[in-house]
Amino acid sequence: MALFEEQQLKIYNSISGEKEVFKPINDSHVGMYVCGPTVYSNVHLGNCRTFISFDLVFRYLKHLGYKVRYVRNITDAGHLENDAETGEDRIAKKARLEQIEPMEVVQKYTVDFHNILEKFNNLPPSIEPTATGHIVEQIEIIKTIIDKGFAYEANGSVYFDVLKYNEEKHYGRLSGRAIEDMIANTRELAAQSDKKNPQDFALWKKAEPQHIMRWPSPWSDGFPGWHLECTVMSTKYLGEEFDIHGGGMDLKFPHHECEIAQGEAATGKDPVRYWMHANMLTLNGKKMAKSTGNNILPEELFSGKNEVIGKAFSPNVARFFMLQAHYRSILDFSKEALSASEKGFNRLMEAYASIDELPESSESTFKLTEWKQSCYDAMNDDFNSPIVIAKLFDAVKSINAIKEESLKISAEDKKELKQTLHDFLFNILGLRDGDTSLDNDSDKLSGTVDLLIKLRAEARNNRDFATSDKIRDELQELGIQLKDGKDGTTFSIN
RNA sequence: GGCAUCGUGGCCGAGUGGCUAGGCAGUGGUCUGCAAAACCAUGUACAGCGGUUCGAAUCCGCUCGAUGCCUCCA
Repeated sequence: MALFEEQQLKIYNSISGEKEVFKPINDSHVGMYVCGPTVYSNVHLGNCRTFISFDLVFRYLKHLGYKVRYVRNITDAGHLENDAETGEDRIAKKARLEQIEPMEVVQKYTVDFHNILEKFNNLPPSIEPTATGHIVEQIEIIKTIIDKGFAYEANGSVYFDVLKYNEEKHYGRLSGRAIEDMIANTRELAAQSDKKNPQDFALWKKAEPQHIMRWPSPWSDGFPGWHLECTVMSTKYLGEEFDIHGGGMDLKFPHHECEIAQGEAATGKDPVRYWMHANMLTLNGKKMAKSTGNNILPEELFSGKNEVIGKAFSPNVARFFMLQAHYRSILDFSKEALSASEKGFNRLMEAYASIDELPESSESTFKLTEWKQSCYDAMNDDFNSPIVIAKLFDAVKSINAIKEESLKISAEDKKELKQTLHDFLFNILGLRDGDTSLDNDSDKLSGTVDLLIKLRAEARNNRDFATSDKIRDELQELGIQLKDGKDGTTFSIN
């Protein structure tokens, strides 16, 4: 019996605004599509949060025993910087600035993206398709949409006819908008446009002469519209109807709205069962965004070389920090908040590491089953990682109580406690055990410190406190803290 | 301007119509040669003003404030 048969997962569906019981279309298989990045510059931390959020979803679904096909695209076709007809595409712009080929830009930042996500311990998706690898499919779907009467050609470009679509369906139902409002709020002077209506969006754009990334099509040498790639790639790998579609909150409108419209226009089917939107990471109370410069790069956080945070935090701690907030809440990044998480995280890991040494009793007074289910309940409630973490801290308290022998645990339960903590910490939350930042010299360093600890112990035995305190205090100044416990002295490096 | 979300104790951050979230910090204690670390204990908070209710921080209305989307964006 698979775990998902006994654990009832609920997912907040953006389109209904409610938590709904999750039931996949195909029984034990789940199809999940998440909008990936446009690879024209380094991923920033805000981008990472979204992918960490969906990594949590992916991991939990897998843990429950579902066979998950997780598709996340790479947008490597240049899209225009703005809605103007003559704008430069951002990949081409970057290529010009760095004096390299557009595809070199794409390659460079795709590699960066993978490296960073790997540091955050994100699992790779099952399929990671690229927009430029699906130009043919995009052209085909445009033909279909034109044939069905929901798109028109104008001057070599093809646009989706939003008003026509809205006659039958509700354009704006995901983001809670009414077409009338959109029309009423249209900004003046939409420039010289080939669109019939300002709400229409491009399926195919004719390339300006200087536009480098271009492909032949029945309408012009050009490039596909931004929204189209996701419709094409999700449909191709997950089917015309699939279970989960995720992405950042900022993609809800217009991107996801357009995906629904395109999908329905092309296939007549509503493509997505559960829409999930991960909320923004803010910095100084403002959304992190490449375009505004209000952002911090992961490497700058890991190294501490940045002005906003100013202290180095490992990817592990950053991930833990993010998981301490719910994925649908805005989270603000600050040194104080990160430091608090770091301490808590270390405490959690130390408790986990001490489980093997716990005294065993013939029976348990620790209510393992109850506690374990409370962890699942939290995850089942729309992936509530902050509650899960609170439950894990409850376990820390119990572990300490067992250590003090005010609580008892059987050998069998002890094994299961460890397994459960392992599952939640590492498999589901995707944290890493141990300090991953240890470098090659760590053995030499720890050997050296152990020697000093030994010398200090000897001095203390001789009641030579001047020497022992000198060792302790000077190590402290170097950032090495000695911790005296019952069973001797250990140390940590700050 | 339109649409939407949010406003929780010193800080971060969950949650619910009446039952201790959790973390960090603080305070008290245990331990220690003294400390630190560790461990234990401890905090009646929910923007403001009205209303619904036996009872609301949780539901409704208004006000104020913040943020997001309305153009590319995770």
